[in-house]
Amino acid sequence: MAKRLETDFYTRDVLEVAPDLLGQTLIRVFENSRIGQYAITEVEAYRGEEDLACHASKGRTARTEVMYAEGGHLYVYLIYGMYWMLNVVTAPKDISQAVLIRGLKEITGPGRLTRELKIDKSFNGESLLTSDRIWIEDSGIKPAYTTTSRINVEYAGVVWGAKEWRYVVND
DNA sequence: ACAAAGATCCGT
DNA sequence: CGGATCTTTGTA
Repeated sequence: MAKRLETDFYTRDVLEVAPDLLGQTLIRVFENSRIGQYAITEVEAYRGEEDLACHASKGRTARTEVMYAEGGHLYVYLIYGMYWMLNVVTAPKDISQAVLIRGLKEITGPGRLTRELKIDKSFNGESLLTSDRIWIEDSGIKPAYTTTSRINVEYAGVVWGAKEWRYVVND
């Protein structure tokens, strides 16, 4: 039986957590039924204040504060006025890192999956360790994957834009 | 108080 | 390739 991933999994460096999230099972419960139970297939790592592609590169603000929380919390924000982005906060408290969940089995696209799973601003700051409506279970599966540079982060410049911190499960 | 940009998606 | 759409952030 699958077990919910716990604190020790999330409090590691984002570059370790991101690839380890591939193949794990994201569970979403809405009105007492599981409207989502999907394997994670695509993620991106955002690594702290030094990473110019990470929102936390601006330091602590009202928006980025949750990324400084202990690993295992959620960072959810609206982009382009329309799409909610689902991120898993990683690392110990006061280190601002997060993993953007970009794709699930059967639901590709970070904006599409939050629409399908009815995830919005109310999930910002929620804990994957204690929530009764969203969490991640250890599937025991370690799929083969490929790394590429992150999507749509040209604004971060050549150095940070070139980091191969996007992880995609192979076909 | 205002302007600008943005970790996207969809249709042309 | 451009429009939709609105929050966050910086600047005045």
